[in-house]
Amino acid sequence: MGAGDFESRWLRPDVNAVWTRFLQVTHRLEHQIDRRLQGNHGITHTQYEILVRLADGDGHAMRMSDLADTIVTAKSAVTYQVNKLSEMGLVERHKCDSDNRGTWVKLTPAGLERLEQAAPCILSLVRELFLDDLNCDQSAELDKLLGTWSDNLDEHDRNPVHRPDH
Amino acid sequence: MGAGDFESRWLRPDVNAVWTRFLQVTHRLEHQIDRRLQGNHGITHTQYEILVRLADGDGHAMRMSDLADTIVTAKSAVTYQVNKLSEMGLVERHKCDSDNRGTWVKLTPAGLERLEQAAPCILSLVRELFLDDLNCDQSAELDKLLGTWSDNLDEHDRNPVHRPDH
DNA sequence: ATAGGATTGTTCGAAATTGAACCAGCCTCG
DNA sequence: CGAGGCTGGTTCAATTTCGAACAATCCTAT
Repeated sequence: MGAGDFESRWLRPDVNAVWTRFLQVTHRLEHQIDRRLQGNHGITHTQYEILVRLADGDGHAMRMSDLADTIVTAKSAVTYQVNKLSEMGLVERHKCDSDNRGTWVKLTPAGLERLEQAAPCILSLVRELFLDDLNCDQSAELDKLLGTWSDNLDEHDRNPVHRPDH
Repeated sequence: MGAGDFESRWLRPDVNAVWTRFLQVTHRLEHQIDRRLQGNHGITHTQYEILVRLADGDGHAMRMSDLADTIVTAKSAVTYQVNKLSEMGLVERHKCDSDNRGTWVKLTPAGLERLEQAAPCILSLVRELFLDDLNCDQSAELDKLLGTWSDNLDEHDRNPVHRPDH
């Protein structure tokens, strides 16, 4: 194969290493969080995320779709998890006045309490594993990187390019 | 709450934003890859990862456990996926001579071919979304970050600290 | 030797996630 | 209007993942 082939068809070894490690790190991170969350607080990471987003929302409430968007999962998965959280009494559904199809999900007091119990545990983990070693420059750099990635993803979502390359 | 509470119990808003965005970006990235891979090449991202790791391994083969480690999933999940890949004819199992419990998984010619078909598609995606915008400094920085995170995770795996904080 | 402990891989059931199909309610444009 | 298309949420079957339990094998220390 020509010199250019390597560049265009495969990643340079060092770059490839970065990508590989990125995948591993994210998976391990996810795994750790999940394990600690389930072990100590009886909720999944997704469930925790839902609680966090709700607490963040106006009046501790949020619409299903928006929830699905911020969490980045299928809508059906949100329905499923909101059902579970609702059975646990951590969350309530409310009809939406302005749109009769819509439903609000709202944190219950119990839900807020549970979140406040779990948050320190997992935030300290996030700090230990992910954030503590960042100095200001690195933090800014990471922020910028995430920004670019995010933009790229937006861009890419916008035009559904499906160029089947074979 | 005192001034210190905020620091210790919650994340600073900007830091929190970084963490949130990190989660979103990784999920969206994963999702994009999966969609393209399934749409154009009929394999999952995990399956693709398995093929990649095998191709990388000595003699295009690898042990189940090592596979599970590099992919970062439960061993049972690897068993499941290797079964599928085996049914598709992309992979073969071989007895391990040096260890009678072990099994090698080996890429078949068809498996290698499939990988070579899929790789350009997904690598170009990875480049577009993830790597192209990195200059040298950023790339080095990211590499360093990943290194620290990886080390932190190692450390954390080593001592199974379960300090239930309530 | 050999007993005890660790490791390898599979199996099994439970839980989670997905996409497609679907029903309502909304909205726009003829 | 009101017919079509779009959006919000749920349901459903299929796929995937996980963890715990298990059997077989290896390894180490006495």
